[in-house]
Amino acid sequence: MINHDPVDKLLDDATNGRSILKKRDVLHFTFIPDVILHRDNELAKVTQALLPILKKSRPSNLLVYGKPGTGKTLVVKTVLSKIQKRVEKSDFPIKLVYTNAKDETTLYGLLVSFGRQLGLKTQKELPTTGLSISGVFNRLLDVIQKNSTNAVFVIDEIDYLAELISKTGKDILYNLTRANERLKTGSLTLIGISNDLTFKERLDPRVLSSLSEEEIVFTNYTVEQIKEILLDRIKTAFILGTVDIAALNLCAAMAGQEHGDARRAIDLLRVAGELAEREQSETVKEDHIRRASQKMEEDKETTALNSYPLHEKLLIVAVMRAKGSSTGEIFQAYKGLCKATRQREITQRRVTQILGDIELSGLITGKIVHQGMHGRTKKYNLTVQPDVIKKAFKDDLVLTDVL
DNA sequence: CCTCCACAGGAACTGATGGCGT
DNA sequence: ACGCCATCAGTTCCTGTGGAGG
Repeated sequence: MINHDPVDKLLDDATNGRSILKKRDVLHFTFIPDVILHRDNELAKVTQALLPILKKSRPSNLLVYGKPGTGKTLVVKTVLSKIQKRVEKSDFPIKLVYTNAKDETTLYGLLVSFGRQLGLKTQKELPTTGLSISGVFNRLLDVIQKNSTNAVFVIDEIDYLAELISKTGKDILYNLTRANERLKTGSLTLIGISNDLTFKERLDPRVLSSLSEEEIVFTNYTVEQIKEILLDRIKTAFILGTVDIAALNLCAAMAGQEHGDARRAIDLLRVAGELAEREQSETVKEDHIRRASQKMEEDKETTALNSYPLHEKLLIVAVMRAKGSSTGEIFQAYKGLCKATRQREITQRRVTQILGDIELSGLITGKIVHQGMHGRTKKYNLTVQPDVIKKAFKDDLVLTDVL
């Protein structure tokens, strides 16, 4: 007897293993494969630079460049963990410490994150607040010295660090790069990873000179290479023959368009795979890739919108209301919204600042216009559909009546 | 050619928060 | 109990500016 109940049908399909995906964790870029394709050159260089660790001496600090999705982090992590295994039993243990500067909002947070990974677990040993930055720094050095570890600090997206430093503690990063001079036992190696090849200009030259003792640039993947990488993952992630060649080509092409972003390609494939699976499609088709791309874009927008604080949201609504208008007009619209929602309004100065921040995220675009004796303004426009905004904000209780 | 608009955007500061060390 | 330290959102005060209109 055939079961027509939709719920039962879904449950049946789910349990009957009618799945085209067999190992989905392979479809995350951060999944570390046995072999990293097309990165032999870089693997060799990174290994070369870190070789002194095996010889019990301190390697040079290292700076790694490359666009997003070129496998920088993957390569560095792979090499380091291999080295770590080698020296595991020797009396020169390596402590691998990884942080992403983008995830930390302050320099303080970054240092604390280092400390946590070095084994300063409890609040007592390393409080999350209250200490001066140099205080935290000294504690870090103390642990390294006490355990005489060879610490390797990996700072991903180090370009964001330049921002964090500018506010406080300019000297700390400098001290970090020269920490070895203060350490009697143990050592400290810094590895910086950056997407931005021009970020150097924003960093203290003293820091730079010691950080970039060695530099390695990752080249972009070609579309052809991306295709091979995808193929390699498809082999383990999907059931044989469930991904159309056309879909594969499109996926590689879309990711290659930018600068050969393998991460995007793999994400795209994963989302498309999940989409196809949910629709009970036999194969992943070109159309799935296209829709996956669109879906990812929308999801990104929605999460970005929801993560904004109230006044930012109000301003986005104001921009939506007063399409293509100047800061002054947006400010007026915003004041109206504040009245309607009974919120205290903030100054125009702050509004310019927030608008600038939102612009940076890409949700709105601004363009400076000179209107002669009518002064200078910035005119803002939405880059997303108003529907997307309405949908994203509909759960916000304060905003319900102004939408 | 000069004026003067309507802001942009930098700098320095404030007040609150949260937790340190003594 | 007290001063100190870092951080964040926001404020106050400020100088700078391209070109339409006189």
